[in-house]
Amino acid sequence: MSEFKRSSSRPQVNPQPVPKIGKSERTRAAILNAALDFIWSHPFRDMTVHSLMASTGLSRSAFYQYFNDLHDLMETLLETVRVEVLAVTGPWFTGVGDPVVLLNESLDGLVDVCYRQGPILRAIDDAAATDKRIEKAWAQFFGEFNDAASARIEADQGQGLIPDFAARPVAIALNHLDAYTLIEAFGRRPRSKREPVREALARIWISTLYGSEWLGKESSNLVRT
Amino acid sequence: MSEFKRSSSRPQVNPQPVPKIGKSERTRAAILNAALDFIWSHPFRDMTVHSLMASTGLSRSAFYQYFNDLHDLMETLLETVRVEVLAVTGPWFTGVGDPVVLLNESLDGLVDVCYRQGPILRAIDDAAATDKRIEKAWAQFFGEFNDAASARIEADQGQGLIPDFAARPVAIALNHLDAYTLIEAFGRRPRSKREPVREALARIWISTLYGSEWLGKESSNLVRT
DNA sequence: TGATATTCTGACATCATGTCGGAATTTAAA
DNA sequence: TTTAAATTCCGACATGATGTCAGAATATCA
Repeated sequence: MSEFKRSSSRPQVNPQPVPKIGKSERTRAAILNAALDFIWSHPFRDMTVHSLMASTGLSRSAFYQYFNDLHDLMETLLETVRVEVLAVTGPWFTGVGDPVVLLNESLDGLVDVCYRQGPILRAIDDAAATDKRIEKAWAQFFGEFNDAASARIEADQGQGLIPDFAARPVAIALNHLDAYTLIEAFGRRPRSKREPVREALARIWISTLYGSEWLGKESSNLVRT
Repeated sequence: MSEFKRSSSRPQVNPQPVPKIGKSERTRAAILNAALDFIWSHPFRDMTVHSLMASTGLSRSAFYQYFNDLHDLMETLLETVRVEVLAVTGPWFTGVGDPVVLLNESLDGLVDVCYRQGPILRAIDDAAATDKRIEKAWAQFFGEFNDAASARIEADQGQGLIPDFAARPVAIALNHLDAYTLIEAFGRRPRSKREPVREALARIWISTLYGSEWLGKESSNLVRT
């Protein structure tokens, strides 16, 4: 029924325009795009199968040929974001070189992705509150990052770069810090400015792990200010 | 229909047992207790007016004499928790004396309250995802803490106790850190152990604000280890 | 063109919500 | 104790969202 405006610049689901592609895949992508459009301009709680399909020209029941329910659809979106976030945070998790520089790189990337995907992340988090399966997927998503961050902290502790403390609870806490600070800042419009958020996160991570004397070490400039 | 077990030790809503009290207030308290019982053993998404009232012996429609809807009820619970959390975090926000000691005190208290009220906090957060009004109340709740923390940080910056940086984004981030770390740790059963969580939070707050050399300064013992 | 497979739809059953008129019960006065 | 007023409670209803299914419409391809 109620058409919602298509918002200008948001990521689209690859429509594979040229090559031979089943109608089925095209319709599925259309529904996913409708979902993205919706999420960009409404809270997840207002999303219904009806409201979604209205903007596609198809009937409500057609939805169920492509997804089991709205949460199934949200899991698909989570998977896209998951890949992107994992890729961009790679430097600190697995890179070699000055860890503070790598950490800054990873945080930069993370802030960027979350700025672009904020409403999606927020919608996923909201959806996790209303569905067991998404809740589980969301928890696994966090789990990956908790494992990776714990491992990195322990490795750096082994090198004497980070003081000795129980790595995992700190890793978990810092990941929650990121996730919810970023969702809050960028999950609804108008989104906050990127820079103050980035600075706050970097300050907290670096002070906690490597010591505040390394703050502001953005590039691999080896001179300590 | 389905009875859910009453879990042993959780806060009860004051039933005002002895003095003359309207039947209305007693029933209202009974419903609130039923809600607490429910939340203690089920996720918020499974709570329905039906499931709630079944455990009270009253009809479903009786519920609406006492609350507009489930979210109205959740707002009542939020208010209780809000008061308790504000009280326990008072030391660092408004106290005088060594700020690191005060901060430790506040975090101790906060961890304690959240350990006891974890499932409620989690339910409120879940409810905020599904209702505009709770979302707003929840945001105001955070707002109070963001204001108080920003003010304290700025005050201590004025004293030269905390390095100069934009206080508010850091305050917001640290508050999200607490909220979601604590909800994650204590919001569902089995709850995590308190100590590792407390230590992780204290480490992060203190490293970020006052510098890691003050870690472990729990009492007003003025000797620095 | 016609046969087959795919995609789509309307109608249905289910379930939770919130409202309403009136029934049942409590309260307090006579 | 009786009775009338007020409070508390309940069944029944209308609404709106969900997910399913049989069959209609459409696309695909020989």
